[in-house]
Amino acid sequence: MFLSQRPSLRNAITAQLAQTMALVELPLDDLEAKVAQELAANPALEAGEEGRCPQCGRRLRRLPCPVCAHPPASADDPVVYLSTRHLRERIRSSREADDERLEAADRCSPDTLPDHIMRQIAPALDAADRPIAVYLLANLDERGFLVEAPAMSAGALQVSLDRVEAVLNVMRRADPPGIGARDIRESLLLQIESLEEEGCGHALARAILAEHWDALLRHDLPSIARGLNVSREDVEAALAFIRRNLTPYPAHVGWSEDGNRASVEAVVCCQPDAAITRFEDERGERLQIEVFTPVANWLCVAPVFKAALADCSEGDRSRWEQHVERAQRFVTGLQYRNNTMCHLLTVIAREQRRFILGGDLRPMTRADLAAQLGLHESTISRAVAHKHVALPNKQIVPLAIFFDRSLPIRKAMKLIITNESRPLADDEIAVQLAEQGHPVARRTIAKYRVAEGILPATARAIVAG
DNA sequence: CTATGGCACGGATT
DNA sequence: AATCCGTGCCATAG
Repeated sequence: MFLSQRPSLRNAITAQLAQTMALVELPLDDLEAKVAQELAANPALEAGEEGRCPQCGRRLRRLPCPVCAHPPASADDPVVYLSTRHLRERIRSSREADDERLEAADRCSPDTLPDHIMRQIAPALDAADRPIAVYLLANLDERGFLVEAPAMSAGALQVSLDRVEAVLNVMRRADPPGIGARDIRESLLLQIESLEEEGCGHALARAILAEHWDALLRHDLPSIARGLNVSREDVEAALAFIRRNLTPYPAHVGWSEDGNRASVEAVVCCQPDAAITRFEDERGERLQIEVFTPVANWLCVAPVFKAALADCSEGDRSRWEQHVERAQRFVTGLQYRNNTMCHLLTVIAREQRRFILGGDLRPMTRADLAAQLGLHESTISRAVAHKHVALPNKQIVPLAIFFDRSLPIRKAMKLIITNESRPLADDEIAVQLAEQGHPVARRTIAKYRVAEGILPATARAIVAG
């Protein structure tokens, strides 16, 4: 009908749609790269000078400051605004400050980590090799990883690479395991090897770390299962083993279980795409949402370029028009993306207020949200995918957890199992969960149990006895 | 016989 | 249209 009779218009619309959807799907890191790339490639696109909101000092260009210009509609609504990454960096630095505090707390113990290790390995080393160990230990970063390549250290010390590596190997066998690795993968491998020596290794987990690290980072469990020719559940069990027994920060072994697990998740997570913070005002405790964006607020089609279009040579015209059109599409797409993210987070914050402030998660479905926002559910999917949000408690969680109805059930299940007086069979757990308002099939309990790395009831009986 | 794990189906998600 | 996840059914181990 109308559109099919206007192929050029239809093409333009589908192109805009494709562009928009592609941008909605992008997490901040990729989006920034994309914006930079687009700016470099398209002369019609312009990133203007930045200014500041006269009231709150937020960085802006031509748009009014969203905080000051659009106060939330009702008391329950969170304050939402777009921002560049300056707050994001603030969050990161405050997290690092916390890390440092924890590390400092660790240091209050009589031993520092280097001392602790040196004491263990000194007897095993030639006197001539001890300075090498001291040098290497001094070059560990806060996670316990080597900051420079062994070859560099060898150069700095004026000794052979072989000797450095020999010392390194001794060091890596010391406690805590995983110290002196080059990266997280290597560290986890060292840790699992040390567990193997104690006879409680996990062959599959080791194979996953050794051969399928990149798939693991992508959370691509099926390809891991295929590659190693095992069932998906085996892979999940192996991951549960890794989460339980290994830490990406070997230098921080003194941490609580919670801290460790958060760290493992944090490694897999990237930087947040948005942050939710809490604050007080006269209307009580409020939530404030900050959606991070690249230069969107001051990205536009260059006015000069548009003006030049009027009197350019015929030869250049169509090429220039394409530039302008492409720039326009990009700007619109970016605005749409940011708008969608803001709306999405507004609703999430309203619905999940409890959880965000530390309470229970109330699982919602993407379809629900799509209806509330008047968007297509696939748009919600894209907006949620690959994105992470920083919560007031400084944890960075994937947006997807707000839609994961299994989370509260798993939590309840763990509670039941830790409080059980005798090992409960999956069936009995299912009954109890149902009583608590979580109707779940027995088979599902079994799956969650495996995923959490919890042994079957029969095995728990043996361990307990 | 009971508890658990494998496989496959159907609805939800991407 | 492809993929993921919860569930039911069945085989198996204890």
